[in-house]
Amino acid sequence: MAKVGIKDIARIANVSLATVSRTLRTPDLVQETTRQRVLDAVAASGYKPNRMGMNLRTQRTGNIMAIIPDITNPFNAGLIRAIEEAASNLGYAVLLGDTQSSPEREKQYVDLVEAGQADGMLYFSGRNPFDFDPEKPIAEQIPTMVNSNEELDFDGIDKVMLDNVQAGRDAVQHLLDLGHTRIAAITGPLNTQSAQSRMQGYQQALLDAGIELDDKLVIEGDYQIDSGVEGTERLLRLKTRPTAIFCFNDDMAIGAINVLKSNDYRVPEDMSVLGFDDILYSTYVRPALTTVAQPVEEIGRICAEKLIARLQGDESPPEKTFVAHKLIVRESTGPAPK
Amino acid sequence: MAKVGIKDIARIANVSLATVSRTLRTPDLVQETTRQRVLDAVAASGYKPNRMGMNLRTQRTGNIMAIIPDITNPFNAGLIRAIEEAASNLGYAVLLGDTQSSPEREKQYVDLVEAGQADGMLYFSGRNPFDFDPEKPIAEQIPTMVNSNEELDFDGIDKVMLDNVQAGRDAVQHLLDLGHTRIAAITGPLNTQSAQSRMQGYQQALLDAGIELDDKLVIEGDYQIDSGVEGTERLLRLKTRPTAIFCFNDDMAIGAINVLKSNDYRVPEDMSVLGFDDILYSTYVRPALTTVAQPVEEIGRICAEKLIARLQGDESPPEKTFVAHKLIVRESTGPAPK
DNA sequence: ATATGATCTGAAATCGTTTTCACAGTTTCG
DNA sequence: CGAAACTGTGAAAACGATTTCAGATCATAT
Repeated sequence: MAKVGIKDIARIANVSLATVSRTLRTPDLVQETTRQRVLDAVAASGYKPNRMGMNLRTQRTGNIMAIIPDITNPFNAGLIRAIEEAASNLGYAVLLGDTQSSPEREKQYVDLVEAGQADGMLYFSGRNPFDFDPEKPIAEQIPTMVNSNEELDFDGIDKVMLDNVQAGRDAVQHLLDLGHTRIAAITGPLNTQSAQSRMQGYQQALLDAGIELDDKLVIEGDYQIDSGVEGTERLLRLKTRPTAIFCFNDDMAIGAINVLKSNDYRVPEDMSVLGFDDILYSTYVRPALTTVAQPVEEIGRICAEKLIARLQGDESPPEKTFVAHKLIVRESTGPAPK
Repeated sequence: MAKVGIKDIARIANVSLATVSRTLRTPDLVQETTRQRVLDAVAASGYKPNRMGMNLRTQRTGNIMAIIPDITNPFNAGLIRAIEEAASNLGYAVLLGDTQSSPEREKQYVDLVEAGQADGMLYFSGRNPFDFDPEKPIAEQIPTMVNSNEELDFDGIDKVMLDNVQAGRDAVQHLLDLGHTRIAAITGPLNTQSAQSRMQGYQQALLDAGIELDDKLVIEGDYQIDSGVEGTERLLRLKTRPTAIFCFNDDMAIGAINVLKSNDYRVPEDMSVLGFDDILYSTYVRPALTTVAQPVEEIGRICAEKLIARLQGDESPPEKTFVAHKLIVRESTGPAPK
């Protein structure tokens, strides 16, 4: 492409570089007639200010980095869509850091932000990629960021979180209300805060109902469909089986239902299945999934807007925003069998 | 963050800026002892070269832009994942341009590339966002790009495409082989090249089998689950109903199966349903979806690798790469009912 | 001993903008 | 009427790196 730069415009419009820049950035500062001359030249030549020069001079890129474990997970995809929507409205573009949960990739993308390839980042992992000095103020040692989904173990940054303990309780309570007493859980990775919290809620609800905890009913999954499949197969081999399975996300619940049907179980008559996230497909699976909905659009929007507000000078103290979950009862849960 | 720049390193290591830069970029050019001194200073201070300065000087950003209609579509999400994987391996980061099929947003992201915010782009839409002079060589008028999914109506750029006509034929032929003669289609938007081509394949297969085309059996969808739902409802209201539905993507097929089950149709005994894409969920839907698989990983990888090769100086003539589709027969299709 | 070449390094130019500073001309106001 | 304030503009500095060019040093060949 034949590149036309600010110099060319200046020459054509017979003004200085400064005036061209001002016409584009702060039109008020330049006289009507001059401005028009510049604008004509810009229009005629199709000039677009070069972002690299602009970025360097202004010390901002207009990019935000979203660091996320796996974009093929529909929940994450929804998140990214909401983020990109909000960012786009505010004039920012989204750099995608899909890490496949690899700590190295997480670090690599954080490095990129620290090198100034993006102005700030949204961090959807619980692993701390920094080694900062806890004595000194954190804000001066790390890039501007918002943390969500998995909670980092330090304060001083904005966070957007779900009350996973309560969500876990609510899910299990729904099953208890239906008369279930042997309730299994297929969890997320237990080294994550979200899975731990949901687990905690699961245990609290059972204990409150006077039900003894049973290790065998808890199976660690990894949020992939396959681990829902394997977990359910293991549960079906137990001597005393559960009557309900609480899966820590919808994908695993879909895997669970699949196995159950293959083994001629009716859902929910013979076994109830409860999911988490409320992804689009949970409505279209048969039976439609009872699930704990996360407000994915809201989470994505708040994350992006909060980060960008910070980038634009918001200096209010970092805050932890809670978003509300909601139990959506559909067809995959029902009364406990006799 | 207390920023440490190349100047600081130079001062600490007692060398010039040039030597610091050389140590990092072309270590061979600097003497072992000096190099070590610089590296020590870098390690001690945690220096990361600033990308904005670097980008401006080298006239490259290390970003590629992926312009795609909707990241929440699982096929697109898979594509993006493959792209980001390949790009990351080659030292590039992915800027995500989710356009929600809006021409304005497409243009906006293309503008960003033209302004140098990314080095090149992957363009998964069929709408031409440029107005170039067809007389002059195209390569000089548009950014480096690879086009896929929907084909642009001009040559001179790399393309990665599926043979959608043949894929449509193969899908319909499978249904014909099962004895179906009244075969409906729920298409994608008919102003897209992919939907048109699949449609063409659909028609050819029917005509070759001596079956008359019936307008009422063709319903235009938009690749969303809901349009599969609505389309199927319309088909069920017909006086003479089809015995099979060819949906132009899996999401619509999932919607179709849903409606059919709600209306007490058995799939495939009463009605066969055929999808397109082979998304992850097509295995887990009941009945599991017969579908035309696109090699999504391969498409994403090829697109990214081709683009980056171009950016790194590959000057071979632009080429159109075809990738192979494959009919995957699962449970949602069966012999035509009597 | 001198020319030639190879190796290493630093000073300065450069990438394309934005922004500061200075200045000239004009208006406002006491 | 003169000082002060304001308006509009351009020259030059700045952002933070890479790279060109030239010079210094040292080894090698003649």
